[in-house]
Amino acid sequence: MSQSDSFRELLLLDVSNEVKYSEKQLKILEAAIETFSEKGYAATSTSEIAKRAGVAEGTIFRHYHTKKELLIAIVSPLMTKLVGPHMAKDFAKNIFEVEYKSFKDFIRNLALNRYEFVKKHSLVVRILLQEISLHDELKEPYMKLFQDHIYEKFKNKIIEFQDKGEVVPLPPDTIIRLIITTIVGTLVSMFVLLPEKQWDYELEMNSTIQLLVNGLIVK
Amino acid sequence: MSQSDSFRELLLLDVSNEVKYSEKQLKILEAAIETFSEKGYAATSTSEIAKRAGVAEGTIFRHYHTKKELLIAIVSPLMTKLVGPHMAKDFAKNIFEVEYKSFKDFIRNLALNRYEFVKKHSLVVRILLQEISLHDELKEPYMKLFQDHIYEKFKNKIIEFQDKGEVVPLPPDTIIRLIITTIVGTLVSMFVLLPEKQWDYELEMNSTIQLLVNGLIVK
Amino acid sequence: MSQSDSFRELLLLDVSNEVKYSEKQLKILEAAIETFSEKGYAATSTSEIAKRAGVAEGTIFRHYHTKKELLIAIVSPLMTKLVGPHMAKDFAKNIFEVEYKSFKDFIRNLALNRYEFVKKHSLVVRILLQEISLHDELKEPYMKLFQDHIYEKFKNKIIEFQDKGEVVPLPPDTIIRLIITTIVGTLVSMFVLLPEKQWDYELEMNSTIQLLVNGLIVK
Amino acid sequence: MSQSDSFRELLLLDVSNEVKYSEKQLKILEAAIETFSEKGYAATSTSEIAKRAGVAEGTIFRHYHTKKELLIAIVSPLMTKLVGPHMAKDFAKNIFEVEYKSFKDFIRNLALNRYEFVKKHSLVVRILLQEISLHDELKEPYMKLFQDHIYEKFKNKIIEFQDKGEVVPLPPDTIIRLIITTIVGTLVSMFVLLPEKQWDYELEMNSTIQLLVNGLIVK
DNA sequence: CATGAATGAGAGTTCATTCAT
DNA sequence: AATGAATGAACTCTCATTCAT
Repeated sequence: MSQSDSFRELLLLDVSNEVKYSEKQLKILEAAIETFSEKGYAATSTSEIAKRAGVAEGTIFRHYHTKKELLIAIVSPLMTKLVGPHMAKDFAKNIFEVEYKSFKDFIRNLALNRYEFVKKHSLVVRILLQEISLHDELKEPYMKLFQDHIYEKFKNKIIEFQDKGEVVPLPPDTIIRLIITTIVGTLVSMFVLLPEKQWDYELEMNSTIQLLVNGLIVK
Repeated sequence: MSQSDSFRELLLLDVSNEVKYSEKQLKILEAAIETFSEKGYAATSTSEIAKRAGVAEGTIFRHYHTKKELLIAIVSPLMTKLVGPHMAKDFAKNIFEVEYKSFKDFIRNLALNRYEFVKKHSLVVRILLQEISLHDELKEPYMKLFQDHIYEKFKNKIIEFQDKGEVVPLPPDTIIRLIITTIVGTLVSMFVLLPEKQWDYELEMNSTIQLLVNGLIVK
Repeated sequence: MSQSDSFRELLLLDVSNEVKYSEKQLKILEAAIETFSEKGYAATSTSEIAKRAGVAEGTIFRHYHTKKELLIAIVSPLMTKLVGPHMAKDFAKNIFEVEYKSFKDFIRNLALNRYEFVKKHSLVVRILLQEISLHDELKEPYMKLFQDHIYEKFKNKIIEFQDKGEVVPLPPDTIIRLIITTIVGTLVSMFVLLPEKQWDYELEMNSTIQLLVNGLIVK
Repeated sequence: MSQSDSFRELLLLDVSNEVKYSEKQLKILEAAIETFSEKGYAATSTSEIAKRAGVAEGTIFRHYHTKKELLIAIVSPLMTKLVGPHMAKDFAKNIFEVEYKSFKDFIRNLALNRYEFVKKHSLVVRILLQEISLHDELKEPYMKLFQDHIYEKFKNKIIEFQDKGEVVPLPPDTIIRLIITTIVGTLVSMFVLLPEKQWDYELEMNSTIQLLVNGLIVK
């Protein structure tokens, strides 16, 4: 599946078919994703996006009043995928509201779920990573979303495993940070920093899971 | 020690006193570091740097012919610190050409060495991370430097520990990637992504080391 | 009577019911009058007019091929009111083809007639004043209309009063200019420049008439 | 004296030689005055001004951050001429703080002073008249300046003449309005609306003065 | 008739870079 | 060496106008 297809899918899921995107609008979004991800938001000109999308420059601004609005339109669907209010496939529900046989099961599910996600949306993820710390308009909603919908559930899961004596008695915050750091670091390495390298995805994911499990369970 | 002081130190070490930096030049570099790290390279204007540095716009271009040269001047000293040809404090020599009692010792040294480094140069590290994937002029020398001076030594160390039966028999490349991913992920979280958070640095570093050691040694 | 109503009346008189204006067309004209008069012709965008009128942008151009045509459509009815070929209420006939008992009567009629007119159509008058010196398409017909239909009659009236020894023996052109200047200046002050001021219209008009009469009659 | 010379003089008087204008800056101001006065502020493009001034478009924005700032820079010196705090030639002092033998003397001085002024600065006056009601940034300071520095003195003069039984007992505000309306109307007719007409300036000014004097004195 | 998406020329403005002083 | 005025290309964004629906 191409990146373009993946973004179209992202949009469709996002809005539960409530919003219609015209073909031109999709062309603009796709062109913007490609260019932002190659050169960065600030170094990309709207005229280049227009050229790539095969539309007039004015057309971009008919749909997205400013260049920044275009950036937000690209990056926002990621958020909905994480915590879509009425979405069957939403991440928070699928990962944290499930019973696991073991900590290993939990880590494996989490890691593989994120693996699929980043693999599918690597260009948009790349843009998000590049720009999130430069634009408060992006940073704040993501922080809030993490705090409100993910952090608490994540923490409870960790405490649950600690109570069962399965996981080491480090502060849950630290454990969460280690898990995220390790998984995200792996995915970013493979799909964002060195996407052209011939990775053995299965090996890398399994090793990462193994590191986390062996590193965090009580032996 | 302030970030500015740290950069001055970085420069002095870098050049082994071979190049003289005028006070204006340092002002420019400091202003550029602050602004690049806040807003990103592309979104920073040379006029803003000039204003912050308290110099005329033309002065910047007397020292650095282009804006990109200024970026490179900021980021390059990091490289020399990694593998300075005649430098006592060079990272490669200090970390990889040393005998360790145990894998844990090795990881601890590596992690703490990088901790000190990133803590001291967090602004420049931030700039490097933001820009490296957008500019081939930055990416290539870093890749080459890693390949030529660090990778081989790192790999040998890992194989050494594997031969002793201390480390799990995963491919050395994967182990290297896991170590780097985990340590860099931790440091980036603390100093680049969420620098304003009240981190317990000691706790985070020790936990990270513990994760890597428990996760990678043969039990 | 609102300004919008006044424009509708202006149109109806104008065309002697020969042209039909659709409701949309009237909405467009009203919106254009308001916006042109607030922000000036050049600073008003057709999209803003469309929004105010509650019609699509394209609809404006179906009725008025260009933005300038819209301006002319707004301002032209004023002209017909001045010298409508078959119009009972036309200004030229009503004011200059009438016998007056005295110069004072003449000035009073002239001033009050213009007072009613400007009061009723102040927005359109404002637009005309703003734009007339910037667009030759507006300036020329007005100059010609004044020359052809008003100037000669006005001059004859003045000479008539001078011959009777009632009015000072200044050149008729100068007297015409003084009368127009004074009346128009007064009306513009009250309705165009400072419309929000609480004017005592009767006082101002009477004083203006008094100034002109005392200033121009032979004592 | 050309309009350009007149504006240069305006600037020099304005600032009491405290501010230096570069040759390019003057070229820009002159080009802007010509173009604004011909086509109006909104219909004038900065690129056209640059072309006329023989400078690069960027140069305009080095001196005046926005197009509106350029408009204000053109129109502001007029204000200083009216009420320059330390200026020998300031209008308010010269006209209203002087003893007059008669009302006629006062009106003559006032009219001729304004005549010289508008004649010299007709282009800038034209711009001011065109734009003042469209931009609050212009309107407010002028209203305030009139209120604070001119209105009170003007009113006292009128009351003085009324107390002497020389001037008709209309409300002073109305008399002020009639005087301004008549003089400004005359000057605007001659220099702004129909500058190309072959006016007999002396005749027109004398007639205007005569109208005001005969119209307002007690016989 | 009415619509509003699409256009592309041109608007105001910013910018990295040059160069006379 | 340092300055900062000047440049003109490129930028984001707006606009009057067109046209398929």
